[in-house]
Formats: sequence, structure tokens, C-alpha cells
Amino acid sequence: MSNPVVTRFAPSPTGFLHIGGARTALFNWLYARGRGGKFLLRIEDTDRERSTPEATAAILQGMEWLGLDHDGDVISQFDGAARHAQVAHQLLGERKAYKCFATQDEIAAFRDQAKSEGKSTLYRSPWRDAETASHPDSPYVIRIKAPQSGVTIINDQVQGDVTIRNEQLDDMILLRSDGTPVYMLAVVVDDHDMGVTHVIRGDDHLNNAARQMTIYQAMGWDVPVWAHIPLIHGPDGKKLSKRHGALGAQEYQAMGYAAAGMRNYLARLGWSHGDDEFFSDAQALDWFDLDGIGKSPARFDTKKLENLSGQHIAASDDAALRHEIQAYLVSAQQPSLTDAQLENLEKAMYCLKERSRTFPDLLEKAQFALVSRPIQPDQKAAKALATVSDGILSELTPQLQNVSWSRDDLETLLNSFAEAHDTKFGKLAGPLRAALAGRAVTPSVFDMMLILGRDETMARLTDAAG
RNA sequence: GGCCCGUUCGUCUAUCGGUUAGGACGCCAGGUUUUCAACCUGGAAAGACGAGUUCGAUUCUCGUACGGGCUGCCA
Repeated sequence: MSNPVVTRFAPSPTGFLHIGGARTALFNWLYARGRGGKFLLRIEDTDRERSTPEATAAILQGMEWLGLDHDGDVISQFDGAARHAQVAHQLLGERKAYKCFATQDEIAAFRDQAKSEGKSTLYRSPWRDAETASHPDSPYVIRIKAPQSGVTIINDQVQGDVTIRNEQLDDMILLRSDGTPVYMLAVVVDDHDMGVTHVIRGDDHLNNAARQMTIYQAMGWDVPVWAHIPLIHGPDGKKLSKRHGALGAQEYQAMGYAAAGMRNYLARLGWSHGDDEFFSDAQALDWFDLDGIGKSPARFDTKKLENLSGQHIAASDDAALRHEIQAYLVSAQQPSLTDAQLENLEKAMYCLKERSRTFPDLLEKAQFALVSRPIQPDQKAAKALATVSDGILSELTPQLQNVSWSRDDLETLLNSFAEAHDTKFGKLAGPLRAALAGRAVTPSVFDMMLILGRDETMARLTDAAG
């Protein structure tokens, strides 16, 4: 516990925050926060063509929804371009890097031919050992001199020791011909400068780690702890990507999943702590560790997300739920609730939260508390109402006038009323529910009566009896 | 093509050589209930394949198959 942990999430702003990125962010957040370390956010926007401020905003919003707060300012990788270039030039000066004058056309032609001959497409620049005197006066890129023999071992906390033979490594480009840094350089410099101690990222970067290590070594910097986590696949097992049905984090918010449920689900995807399935943030923070991360890719399962979301809704306190529902409404572009509706919702929350999996689900069951008379029954409710004669409802209503408005007394009254009509309360419940809520799926009839109060209950029953 | 990684119920996973291979979601069947929802109980359901190491392999090694990733003056 000598050095404090510093992790980072480094998305490129070329689209929304998709679910795989969200999980990577969560793992980094969990690891740092669970150990009193720092969690940094860096936007990898060195690709000016594809980076957009909208994408950055979407990523930030997604993280905010998930409650993944970062330390310090959001860092723009592009802002560090001068420093990245400086490192490249330092390496150049130390002859650990060189100017390569090969044109993109030349390289492309080489690759095409290598491919057609079935040979390695690894490009070997002829300029690696060229004399400075022979340099033409034309644009060049700066490439690093990668080791060409021996091996590089990536000591990965998830993948184990991964050995790459150095002959597989190419002299990657550090600085483009326009002088701008390339990602491979920028990540290393930034991670080093930011003091990142643990790099937790998708395993699509596993091979890159070996190449990045050559930069660390050339600069004489300490290599961070690597943890390459397996990617998340779609329901069909294919890679989850923006063009392959992947949804942004915000879309899950708009679908009404509880953020805590999403965190729990995502944490459980690819990571485990024994048989624990449902857990709080505090527990996740306490338990999360790199050795609990699995090595095989996982598929995204909406059903389980739904289940976990429901469990977290049931476990949340009412005020927090109210706030999250309001945020959900905004994100789903639904009209917001009035103060009166909010008040009723909160009164009803105790019997709504344990039966709802998502917020739209909860709101649907809360209809009885949100609508005002006259109530328009939906199809199923209308059908339920049709099964009972209006006479019964109008006979029941006056009896509610003097009963004490408590659950026990209402139960006693309704049961004996049913008995008097030679039926069971169960037969009455459907129509009653329909009259009170205009819906077929609602909380208990008694809960609704208690929440609505005597006057409103009687009025609704009278309305329904026509 | 080359290199790297992976493979336990439909899905997420536990197991760190010896288990009736456990849990969760989903599914099916019952139950309870205010014919919904929620809840409870039970059930079906897995070690890709082939060798090897070992007294003993899901667990270790190798091969095959399948899946994934990387192979850019993208990140």
C-alpha cells in the first residue's frame, strides 16, 4: 500500500458511451475508489477528424448517470500535443527514434504485395539506420526503434504473462508527418505524466501494450500495472460495437433502468466475488479486485439487468427514487410530474418499488396515484369492470362511508361484503382495481384505498358504477 | 496470412487436482395471493473435441475445432 492507486478511463469521443466503455469506466472507478486512489478521465481526442464535442458531452452524461465521478478536470489528450511531440523529439535526439520518409503510398503498396504473397505485412522502414546526410528534404514521420529480437512480456493481472516476440513488433509511428502525435505515443506519455499506476482497459489493447512498453522503456519510465479485460459481446456472441446493436449508456437511462442496478449488472459482467449477485456500491467497492476478473468475453443480457434494476429499486429509499425518476423522465423526454403527482407518488412509493423493475414499469403501476378523475380505464381494466354488475359497486360504496379507514377494517369490510354476495373477495378485486386505477396491474387494492383516501376512493367507485 | 487471447447449464458465473460440478437470470411446473404484479417451493439445464501428465482431471500440458482481438500517418 505504498503508492496510491491512480486509474483512468480514456474514451475516444467518436460516439456515445457504449456499454463496454461504461464497464471499463466502472472497473477503473471501483478499483481506484475502493482503495482510496484517484480516478481520472481523459478524452482521447487526438483524431481531429472523428472527435466531436457532442460525443464528449454524451460520454460525460453517461458517466454522470452511472455516478462515476472522476478526480480533477477532464483532460483533453489533444491539449498535450506539444508535450507528446517533445517526447518524440527527445527520443529522436537520443537515436531511439528516427525520421522515416516513406510515403503512405509506398507503405500501402508494400502491404498489398505482402498480403497477396501471404507474407507478413509488418513494415520495415529502410530509414531506420539511414545516415542523416541521406535524408531528403521532404515530409517525414518519426518512428520509434522497436527491439527486433528477444521478447516482451506483458505481465497482465487478468491475462497472465503474455509473451510477444519482438520480431513481431514494428517501428510504430510516434509523430505524423504533420507533426501531430499518434495515439500510441500520447497514451504512454499521458499515462506517465498523470501518474497512472494501473491501466485497466479492453483486451483489444492487449497487443498494443507490448508496443507501448517499448516507449516506456525507451524513456526509462516505469511500466504501469496492466489489466486487459475481455470485451462484451452482443446477444449473438458477436463483438458489441456501435454499428452492431450496441446502445449508449444514456439509452439505458431512457429505458428506465436504475443506475445502481446498471452498476451492479455491469460489475457482475466479467467480474465475480464468489456467488454474490446482488450487492450495493459499498460492497462492490469493498470487494472489487483485479483477480476476480474473468478472461472470457461476456454477453449482454437485458433480462438480468432488468432483474437487478428491480432489486435495486426495491432497496432504494423513496426520496432517492423520486429524484431518479425525475431524471429518467427528462432523459426519456417525457413530461415531468406536477408537485401534486410527485407527492402522491412518494406516498405510494412503499408499495410500488418492490414490484417494479424499471421506472416506466413503476410509473405504469403508479397510474392510480397520478391520474385524476374522470379515469379512463384501459382495455384490460374496462374488461374487468364489465365482469361485475354496476349494482355491486354502487351497493359497496356507501358502506365505505363509515368504516374506519385502516387496512384491517377495510379488509374485514370487503371480505364480509363479498361473503354476503356469495362470492370471494378475489372476484371483487379485479373490478375494484379497475375502478380505482383504470389499470389491471396495480398495487394492492387496500394500499390504493389507503393512499387515495376515503373521498377519492368513493368518488372513483361512484364514477365507475356509472 | 501472421501474432495474441478465449471456450463450465440458453445467459452471467463459482470451483484455484478428489464436489451428487454450486449460485443467479431466464425457462417450466406447483403454491400463496387481492384471477395482475410481487412472493415461495420444486424441476429441466453445463465442463467444445482428442491426446498426455497423474492414483485421480472441469482444473495442469499439447493438439484440433470454434469464437474474439490486433496487424493504420484510428483510438
